[in-house]
Amino acid sequence: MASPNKGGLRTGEVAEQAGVNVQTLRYYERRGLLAEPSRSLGGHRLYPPDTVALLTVIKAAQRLGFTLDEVAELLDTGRRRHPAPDLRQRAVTKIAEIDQRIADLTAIRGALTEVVDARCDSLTDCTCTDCPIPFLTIGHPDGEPT
Amino acid sequence: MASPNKGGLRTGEVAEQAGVNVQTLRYYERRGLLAEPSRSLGGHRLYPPDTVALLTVIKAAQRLGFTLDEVAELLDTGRRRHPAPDLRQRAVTKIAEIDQRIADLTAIRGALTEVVDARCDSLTDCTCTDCPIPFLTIGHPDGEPT
DNA sequence: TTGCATTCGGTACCTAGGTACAGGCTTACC
DNA sequence: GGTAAGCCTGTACCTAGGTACCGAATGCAA
Repeated sequence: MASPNKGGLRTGEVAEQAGVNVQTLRYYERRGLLAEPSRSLGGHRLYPPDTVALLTVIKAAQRLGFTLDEVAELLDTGRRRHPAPDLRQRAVTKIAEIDQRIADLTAIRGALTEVVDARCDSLTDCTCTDCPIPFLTIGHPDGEPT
Repeated sequence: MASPNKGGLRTGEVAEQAGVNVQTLRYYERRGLLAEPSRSLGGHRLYPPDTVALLTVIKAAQRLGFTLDEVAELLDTGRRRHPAPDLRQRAVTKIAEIDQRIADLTAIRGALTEVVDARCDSLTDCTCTDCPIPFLTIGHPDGEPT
């Protein structure tokens, strides 16, 4: 047999196949995303082969905008075999969060466009007529500009 | 008058009027956004009165999506009285960055919608037909939200 | 002059998601 | 059995934009 594979994959093998850093595996273990794997007699980690697939899932969830804490929770409720319309519900919530972020970015984009259109030439001493910079109150801060 | 105001504003006064933390003033000084102010005989900072306006400008630029490093540069080139169509150019560049982020978020949103529409019920063992989760390859290493 | 509020400098800590050592042990191959 | 590669734990560091805490010194009004 070319691959010994007795008892599981070593950290380097998992890391390479999943396309992540070796350190990341231990980090995920600390964060509770990966269960503690079994060990060789000398203490080296031996991962079950489906760990690579699990890492792929984790990366996919991250790309969907879930934080590692959220991914850990999703994996956990999945493992517990809850009735769990959980993933769907969380996806819906996440979509709302993304919509909000897009709205924020769109507002910022609008303000930047004003700056460009007005031909602003300085943050502090802009000479353009009707300079929009003093009226930038996009986000939370209190309402009225001076 | 209640405020002596001889020589400038104290850190607490500037912080309160600008709506920022006192520590933030020292942080901005370290970062080069605020010039080192003069000092009292005992070493307390005494800011020129326009510091409050400058902080307002900094906060506005941040709301436009500029990092503190970028704001520092913009202020610096402004101070040097360069010909500087600089602000406009940077605003145009920033708009392109924002458009890219919106595009990323839109792609993520689409993928999440697929997950919802397919009625996925688990990250690892989804039972829905034609589950989209295994095909999530939105953006390889990039595509960060937040 | 007393007494309290404020500020000083320096340092450590926070979130999020990792990455990079250092020094020592284990495993694999020949 | 020798040797090189890989792995172990623990700790520190990275980005960005701040915030918090400390003991000591200063500012200001009564």
